[in-house]
Amino acid sequence: MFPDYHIPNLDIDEIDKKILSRLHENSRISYTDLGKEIGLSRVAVQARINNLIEKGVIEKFTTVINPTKIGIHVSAFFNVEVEPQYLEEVAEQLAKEHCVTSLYHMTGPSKLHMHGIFKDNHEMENFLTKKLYSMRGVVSVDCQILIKRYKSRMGMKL
Amino acid sequence: MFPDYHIPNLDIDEIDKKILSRLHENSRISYTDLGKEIGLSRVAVQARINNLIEKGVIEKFTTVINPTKIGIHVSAFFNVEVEPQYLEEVAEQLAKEHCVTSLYHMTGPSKLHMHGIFKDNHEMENFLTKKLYSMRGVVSVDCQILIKRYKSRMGMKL
DNA sequence: GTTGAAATGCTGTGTAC
DNA sequence: GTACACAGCATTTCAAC
Repeated sequence: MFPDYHIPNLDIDEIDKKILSRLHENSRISYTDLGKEIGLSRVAVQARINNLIEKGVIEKFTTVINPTKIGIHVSAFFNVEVEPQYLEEVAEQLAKEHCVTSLYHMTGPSKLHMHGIFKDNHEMENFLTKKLYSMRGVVSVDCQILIKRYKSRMGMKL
Repeated sequence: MFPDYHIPNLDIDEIDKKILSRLHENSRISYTDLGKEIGLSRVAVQARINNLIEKGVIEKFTTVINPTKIGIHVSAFFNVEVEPQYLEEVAEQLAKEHCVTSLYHMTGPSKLHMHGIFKDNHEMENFLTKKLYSMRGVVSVDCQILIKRYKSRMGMKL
């Protein structure tokens, strides 16, 4: 995985990892409490977090929302095969779509791997026929629909 | 997508959606500021957020961490074909693994779709040979390695 | 839903060690 | 890194509307 790739500064120590791990579990914890938990002063915690944000280690504080509870009942993965010269163009167009929640360039025959969320099958079908199939360079699309979620990016170990 | 599926209470109104959208962008925003932004009192914002947590709409406040900056340089998707009677067993074992960040039961020939993160190829190989390949019921595994991340669950529209 | 008020706690900044 | 202090906010919980 190479988002803005560079030789990593491994000036991330065990204390930083504890902070990241805790923020990953609960991003709304206060600096004060976090400091107490890991045995560090509030000011030091603050300084470290600001530093981690500055260095791009922390990208965002966000919220996990249960899709079904907001009316999203269809979720699918797509493998999209694209002619190489159109790959960037297609990727940029797809990244703009709200229904596309993640998009990656992969090894293998289908170069783009995409995750999409939709209210229902009709909305997904619309997306496929009106958007995806008409993009220049798209050669083939295969679609696998999600039946059950066992795990989604919880409990990442640091 | 059917995590703890039920008929959705669509008692989620436009104000709730604004709150969710804002929390999705930044989970560390204060109730006070959020209230100002959407024109609602701090007390009301708080009450709504607590309600959304209670109803399971909000699952978690979390932090997005840049993988390469914490030494994770290999990320891959796996399609795992499993004998039907072992599906649950394999899924439960896999879900426990720290390197598995997401795991879904899908339609299609490979019933499990998994995303994993690893320090390097060696760590991934270890996971495959020592863990995955030796699980009872696993019939085949295909692995696609991530080259570039275009988008990852940012800007979900509500 | 609102506002206001009081107690408590948190943040940001600065100082000194 | 720590500790302390201070001002300004934020949160929690009331009560009253």
